[in-house]
Amino acid sequence: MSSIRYALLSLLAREPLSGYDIKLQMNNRLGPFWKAGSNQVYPEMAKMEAEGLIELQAVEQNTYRPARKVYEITEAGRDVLRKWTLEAGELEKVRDDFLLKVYNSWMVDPVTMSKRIEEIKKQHEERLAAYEEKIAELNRLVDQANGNNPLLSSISVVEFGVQYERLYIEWCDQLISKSK
Amino acid sequence: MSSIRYALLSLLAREPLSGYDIKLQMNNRLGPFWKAGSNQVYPEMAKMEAEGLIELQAVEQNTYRPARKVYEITEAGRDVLRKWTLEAGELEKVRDDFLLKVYNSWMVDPVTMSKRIEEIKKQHEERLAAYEEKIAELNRLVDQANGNNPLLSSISVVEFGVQYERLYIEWCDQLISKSK
DNA sequence: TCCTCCATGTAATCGGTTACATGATTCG
DNA sequence: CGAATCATGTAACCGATTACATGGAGGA
Repeated sequence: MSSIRYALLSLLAREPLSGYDIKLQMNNRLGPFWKAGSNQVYPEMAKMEAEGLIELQAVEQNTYRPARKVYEITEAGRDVLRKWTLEAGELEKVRDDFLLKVYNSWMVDPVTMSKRIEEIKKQHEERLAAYEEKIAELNRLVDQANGNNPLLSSISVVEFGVQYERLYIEWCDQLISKSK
Repeated sequence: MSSIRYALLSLLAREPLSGYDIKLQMNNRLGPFWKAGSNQVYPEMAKMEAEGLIELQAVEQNTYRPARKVYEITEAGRDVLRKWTLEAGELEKVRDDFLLKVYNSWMVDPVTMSKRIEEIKKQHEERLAAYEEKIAELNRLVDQANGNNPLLSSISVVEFGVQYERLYIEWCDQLISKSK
């Protein structure tokens, strides 16, 4: 079930990266989909190297600072990733604390609850804007250099994000209008 | 962050329940939203009883078998739950392994990938049907006994589920038509 | 006969989060 | 002058999942 391993491999399948790069890409780029701390990234990469799924491509030494170790995926790593990608898996549960709060909305003051819903809605609107910008950026990159591009897969995922945020915002609106 | 506590309290705020009842309601009724194993439920309920958030309402002894201990929420428990319900919280991340698999779809055989998407779609269609049935059932119950009903809150949550599943199914269709 | 249901609970393990540690550089 | 950035890593903790344990009733 250790899905963090596959997240790391998914990024490395596109370009060689250091552990630090991966952490950044997860926490900014692939933002609200996955996150990983250094504690997970570095030990997992060490394990994967030992198993031959990735290998050191270059070491950039900058006098002071710890050496920047750039890894690339091996053919064995690609095989493992491809196999996992096509594997069947259990459906995920939704698990959003705010849903549980709405489940309890019958027992709290409706006016205060409405304000909370408005706040949540605003946060999702921000995330929606970020996703839409991301898609525009990806589309620009795809146009100039086409082919069987990994970027098309990225767009599909971010598009899910866009649709999810739109749904969430609509649902918030429904909740607010119900409480009036 | 211990959200399991609030999940248990949310159920107990509606009716007195035993640990076993809660486990069942989580894994069937509140199905794909939250899950909990006995290891979490029983120790957490012991803690909450010690803190005065819930208290023993009845003990049903059935000669053999461990005694069925039914708990009810206290006024202190309701306060804690109301406070949490109106608290601000961080936005949840989405985290669905299948999204990561789609992110990798550029590197696998498109025909096989399409088959996998169809399978996932089917699973979401099943979940959608279950949600719709659940809503119909809840609506029947609401009609006969109205008021400021907790059931209305339940409906809102399940409605989120319905809309989420519809979105997922649509997105799968888009993926399939893109790969053609 | 064997499996599932009821009903409580414990133990081992695993994955993730937060915080800590180092240390020079660059930006406000 | 203090904060953030780069870049590696470790340690402590917490929540969740899986499996184990008991044991009789009732159905396939």
